[in-house]
Amino acid sequence: MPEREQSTLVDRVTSKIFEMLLSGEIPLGGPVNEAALAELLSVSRGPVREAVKQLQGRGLVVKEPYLKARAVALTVPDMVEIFQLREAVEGMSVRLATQRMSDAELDDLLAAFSDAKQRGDGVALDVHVRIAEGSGNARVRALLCDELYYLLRLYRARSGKAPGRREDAFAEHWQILRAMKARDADLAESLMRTHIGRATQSLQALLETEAPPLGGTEERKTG
Amino acid sequence: MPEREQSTLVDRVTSKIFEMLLSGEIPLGGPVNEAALAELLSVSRGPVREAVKQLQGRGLVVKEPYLKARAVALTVPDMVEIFQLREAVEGMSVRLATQRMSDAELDDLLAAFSDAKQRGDGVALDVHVRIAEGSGNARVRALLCDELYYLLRLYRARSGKAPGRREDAFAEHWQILRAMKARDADLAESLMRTHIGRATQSLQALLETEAPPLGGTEERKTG
DNA sequence: GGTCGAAAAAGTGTCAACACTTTTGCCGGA
DNA sequence: TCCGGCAAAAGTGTTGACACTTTTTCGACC
Repeated sequence: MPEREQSTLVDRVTSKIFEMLLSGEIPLGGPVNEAALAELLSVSRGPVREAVKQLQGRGLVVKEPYLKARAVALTVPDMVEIFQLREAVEGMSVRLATQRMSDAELDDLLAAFSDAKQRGDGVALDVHVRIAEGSGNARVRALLCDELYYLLRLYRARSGKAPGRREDAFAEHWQILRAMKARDADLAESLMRTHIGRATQSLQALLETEAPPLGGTEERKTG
Repeated sequence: MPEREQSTLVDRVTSKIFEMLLSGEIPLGGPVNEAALAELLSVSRGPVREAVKQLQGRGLVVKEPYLKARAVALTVPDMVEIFQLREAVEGMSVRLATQRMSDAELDDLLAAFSDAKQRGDGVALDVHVRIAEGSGNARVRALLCDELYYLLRLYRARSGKAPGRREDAFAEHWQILRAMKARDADLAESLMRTHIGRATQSLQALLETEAPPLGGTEERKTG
């Protein structure tokens, strides 16, 4: 459960609350009660407050002064916004990575991808992470891997594995990697944007068919 | 000094610390001492802690557990990273705005821009804000206007007005607005990216000539 | 004189209590 | 019966004190 030994209580509390969001223990759009969480986790309200503030910074919790904090609703329009942002930033990420990764790093990435392809492993997201790390731009990496990533995980955990277009994704990733290997930054960026744009479109299609958002079961006490 | 009556103490403290960063009272790369700030501002350490955490979320302060927090160094390479991110996100911003803003809104924006041009007013940044608001994407707007904006302000305040290419900026903004009016999203995005890419290039040029970063004067007590 | 180690100092992390704000529910009046 | 206002309850905001970690300093030993 603890991803690795986290030194400070705040980090542990943050992880725990995030898990509660993933599992649905705190319903999407539901209230996030500091006191109840503090008692549940056997800690004071201070660390809970900071953890909530941190989650607020990541966009997982919304709140205004003196009003109850609420978990993000994560409606389909929300996800469309996030995917539009990802389209732009992942495009820049792969552009920079294409220019800055060494041949050795690229070969390594291609090999790892081939292996994963063999095993049928779901490391699709890892490709995006590796590219972001290869971009050499710490802010781009942090945005994609530390902020939007959490929202994606939450959405996928609660929406029932979302698109499920595994086959397409593999092919598209492969094309992107080939463009990187060919040092064609424009092509790589274009392919990446198309890749993510496809997911955006299937979301928007979902938006028109499925009116009811995926949301939590109901207004429920957090404790 | 208070932008507007802020209800909660944490917000006021956050603003105050940000001003201290802008003015240089807290040197870039210098230590951010919770206790000293608390005494200086006549508040408890709790609000200061949360304010620092918030600034940390905005990338203005870096810190790891039990170690002194430090103001961001804001080296030229840092700014290059930020501009690369901005290039991608502002591009998406103007693309979405071109698709979603109404004719009336666009005319309004064009008129406001013309007026500002007459007065020779430095509302250049406001164009970016208006476009981000017109994008209809709350996350894009928040990233550009609430997060990167603070870093830009800080950099401009401490680096001596940065590029100073006022003439070029006006012309480039005008071109962008014309593309928007023509509903040419591809052109608008392309122009915006070139516009920001120019600033990035002048930063990178600076990087090669000016080795010493702009940094703070020296390690100094915050109180 | 230099270096390793322990104690003190500085600074961050956590806690429990108190103050303020918002919401909820009740009561009286129209 | 419905509306407005008042009081209790719930929940957030703030505080000062205590615990833990890191850094610095001082002294003993080599």
